[in-house]
Amino acid sequence: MGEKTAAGTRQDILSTAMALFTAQGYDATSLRQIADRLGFTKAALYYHFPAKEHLAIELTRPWLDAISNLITLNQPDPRVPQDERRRRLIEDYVDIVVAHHAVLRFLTQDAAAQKHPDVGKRALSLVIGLQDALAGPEADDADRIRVACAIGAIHATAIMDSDALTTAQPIVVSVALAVLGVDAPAKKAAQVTA
Amino acid sequence: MGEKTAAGTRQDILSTAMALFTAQGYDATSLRQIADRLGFTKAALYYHFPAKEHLAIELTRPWLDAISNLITLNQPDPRVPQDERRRRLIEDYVDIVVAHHAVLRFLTQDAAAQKHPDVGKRALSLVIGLQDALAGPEADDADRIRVACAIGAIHATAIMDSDALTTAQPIVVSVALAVLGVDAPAKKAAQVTA
DNA sequence: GTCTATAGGCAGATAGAC
DNA sequence: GTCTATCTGCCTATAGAC
Repeated sequence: MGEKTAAGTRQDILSTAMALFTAQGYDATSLRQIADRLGFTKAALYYHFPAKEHLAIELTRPWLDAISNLITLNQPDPRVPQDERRRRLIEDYVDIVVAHHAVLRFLTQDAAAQKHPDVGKRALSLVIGLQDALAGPEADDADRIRVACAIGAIHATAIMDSDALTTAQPIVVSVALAVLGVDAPAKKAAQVTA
Repeated sequence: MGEKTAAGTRQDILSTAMALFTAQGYDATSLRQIADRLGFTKAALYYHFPAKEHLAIELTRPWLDAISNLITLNQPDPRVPQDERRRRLIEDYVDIVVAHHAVLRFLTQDAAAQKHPDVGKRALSLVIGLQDALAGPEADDADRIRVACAIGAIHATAIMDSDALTTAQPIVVSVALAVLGVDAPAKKAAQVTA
């Protein structure tokens, strides 16, 4: 355990980078700014990360992996009813969005990150995969539009204050399910129609 | 009418800039790229616009003015019922979003533009104003979260293909109204519950 | 692991010729 | 209205000392 510095600064760099990326955007944030805030020079950053883009890749990977996981675990399956699968997808996806809302904020508002193959392009294909999983195999155009609206509603949580999220989470779930026309389990029905 | 070049190139510059800004982001787009695509040099751009940021300002102004207008025209008013006011706000806002969806796409995905006082900051305060107008004076936290979800659902249309928009528009309106709990006028009720 | 120094490039913006 | 030429500044990234 003599390596407390090594792993420590690496994490410091990542969280400082995240703070600046979300506040100013990826392009607008220079390595000098990150280094300055940490108290050393930008050259030192290159000891920990081979290039600037690796910061974005590392920062977004956990979130992207979580979505990827969610989709593979909830493929259409004749043994589970559609609505149950959809409800799981929505509930778990809102969990993921709340847990990683800083990442989502950074990703959705940053055109530079969206262009990167390992970041934005992957995020795009994953969200499309999620939409397909939610829409199911026999959806028509209108269904797919409603799915897009539901995901849009969920993504709106990303720009909320962090401390409003615990209040918002169950409401967002109920809204998304209502948009998709998935019946809430009996005891929660009151929330939707209230 | 000997000035066909003057007004013409100005518009050419704006539409080229919009295309590149939405595709790559504001920061990532250089004046050289814009000039190259138009067949002249970046110095020539400075004859038409005093600085790069004026491109973003000009491009977003019509959309921002439209929202500003919408809000002032639909302030809470004892003479009109809440739900009617809300329905007008939603219907007209979706109209605006569809009409200016390229601008919305550019704005929501570009951190650099969001930082600019005359662009992103103004957009933010306008959207907050729209949320307040939609929530009404006696809304609680849950109401405000639902409003945020409704707006998120509407903004999701910005990333759709342009040719899907005419199909999407009425569906998006009905989704947003349903999220807010505004009853659709009788003949449209079927769409929401379908 | 962090430093200084620097290479090499491209950005936004200006001056002045045509 | 568009050009060439140039200024100034900051960026990413690398090399090599400590």
